[in-house]
Amino acid sequence: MEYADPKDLYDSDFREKVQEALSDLGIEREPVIERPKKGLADLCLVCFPFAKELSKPPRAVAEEIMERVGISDKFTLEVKGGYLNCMFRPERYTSDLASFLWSKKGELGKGPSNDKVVVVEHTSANPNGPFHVGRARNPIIGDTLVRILDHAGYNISSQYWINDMGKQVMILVWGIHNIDEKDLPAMERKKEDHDLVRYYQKANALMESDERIAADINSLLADYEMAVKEGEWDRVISRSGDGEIRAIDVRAACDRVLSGMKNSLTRLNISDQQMVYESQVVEDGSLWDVIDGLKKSSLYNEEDGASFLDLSELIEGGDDDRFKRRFVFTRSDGTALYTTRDLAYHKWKLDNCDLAVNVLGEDHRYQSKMLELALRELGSEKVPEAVFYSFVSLPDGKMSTRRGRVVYLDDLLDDAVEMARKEVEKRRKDLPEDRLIEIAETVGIGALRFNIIKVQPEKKIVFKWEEALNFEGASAPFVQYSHARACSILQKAGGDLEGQFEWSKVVERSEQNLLKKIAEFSDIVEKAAVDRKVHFIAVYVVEVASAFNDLYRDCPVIGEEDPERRRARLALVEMAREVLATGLGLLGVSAPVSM
RNA sequence: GGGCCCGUGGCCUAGCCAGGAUAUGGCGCCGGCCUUCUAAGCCGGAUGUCGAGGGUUCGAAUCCCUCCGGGUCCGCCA
Repeated sequence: MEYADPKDLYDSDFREKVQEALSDLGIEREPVIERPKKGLADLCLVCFPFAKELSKPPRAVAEEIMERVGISDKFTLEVKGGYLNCMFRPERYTSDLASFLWSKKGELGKGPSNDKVVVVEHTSANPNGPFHVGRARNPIIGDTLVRILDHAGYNISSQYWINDMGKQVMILVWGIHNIDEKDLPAMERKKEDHDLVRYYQKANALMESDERIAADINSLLADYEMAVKEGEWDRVISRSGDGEIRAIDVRAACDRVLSGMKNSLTRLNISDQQMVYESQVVEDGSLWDVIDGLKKSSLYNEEDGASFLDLSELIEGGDDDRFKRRFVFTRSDGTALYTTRDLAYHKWKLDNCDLAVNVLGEDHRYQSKMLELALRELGSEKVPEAVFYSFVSLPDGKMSTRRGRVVYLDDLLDDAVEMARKEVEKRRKDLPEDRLIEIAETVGIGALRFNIIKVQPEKKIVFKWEEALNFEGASAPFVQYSHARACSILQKAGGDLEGQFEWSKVVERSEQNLLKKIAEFSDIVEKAAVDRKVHFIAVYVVEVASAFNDLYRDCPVIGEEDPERRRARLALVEMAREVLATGLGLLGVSAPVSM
């Protein structure tokens, strides 16, 4: 049996009565009814718009409407300025709301499941070195979005599109096979990505100073593409350096770096993704289908043997022809480009889902637009939707793997955990070592994820250690701490939470505020999912934690003498605990039972 | 040259798409609260031309226009 949400019931009750009153007054206009933010009321009717047509001051209008709406058993009314405020009768609303929410226990915030298949592509970082903090924003946003969409009821999966056909990877492969380990700086960390990035950086430097190396790498790239196209993974594509390089070695180099990168992602609590290699669209031939398809477009054109779509009519911009708006999909020599393979990948992806969401850096905005237009030219009805984020920079500028000017994610993770450990040690002398480590990991990693996710992605972030490792205020540990407190109460109070509750005993301001806050959960999840705004959840869980802390301050549970009130309060704590744990879970942050 | 994104107390930030009441919260600062369920908490205080200017509106942080500052992109690179 599904109960209707009291929020909606009370809301529509007020709304209907207002509508009636308005039509009595001869007003047709749609009334503006909103939820005031600051607890001034549960709902309010904005009366300014009616003032003119009734030629009365807004306040008088509000009073007249109040008169006509009359007395209700659900709410009381009050006029303030030009507003008609509606306060739900707490003795009744609280009970209705509490029993409704309690019936949802175990799946608070969950949306009704639908069969919409959504694929979120995120991370997709080039496999050429360890994640730096800038790159880490992508998986954190992506994974959080996956968790939110899942909770909102979508059929969700995520993909990592591996660029194994680009120059970056060839530089890496060339480096591995041509550079002697003893010519490299010492490994900063015993981990595959940290090991191999040294070859990449060195190869890059060599390539910049030696044209022959650059040429080598280019021919490696061309030969690799040919081998993949023909499915000959054993084919030798280079004989320079230490013997020969086979096509399969390129894949192997990617996988080695990726194993290190994945390790970091796992530690960051990023859920596993389906790994899709760029070479797939070359090997299975779908790339050439896409090229043939594009050649049928009315925008198709050629220049010096290269094929492109002329998008100048479709993309906004000035008419300076130094800047051409072209989607080039084959070079003069007939080979394909990264963007073409990306297009083939998206064609495949979109054929297998209802909605594709890509998490991309803001530098991909233009490319994403072109991709969308090209997909439309291919006759695709669906186009991917993108969530863009701005970069994380250092106080003195951009991060760059190539130049080695970075804060590595692994270092940041270590520092976060180390610092969390110190904090735990300060407060808890009683804990055994393994529990200490567990909490430090949970708190440190949580703080990090939370700090990235709490601000809207469009804002650029200037990375500062002291802010990234913030353990108080609006942070993961703040929320985790409230959760631990709730767990502690539940554990110490014991007792059963079966059967009926005397919800009418829930009368304190803090209790009611917390309950109302809990009731917002499902709306927040839905809004975050539909608008793809992951930071809503972070903002919300802090509000819940804050409301819980007020309860903690005002309403002792264990010391409560009235057994029915104590039980109801305990149930309220249990609901808060669930929302905090679930909310943190949506952010990929674990909720410790003690800390 | 142009497109897109951002600009909110000393610092960071919510609200902006769907305009409404005294602009959200945090960091830092000042002053308080641990014989009562974990003080990673709580309470109080100081700090604001919501980048600037115009416009629309009864009402603008929010919508429109212009400008300024920062980011980012405009490749037969990936």
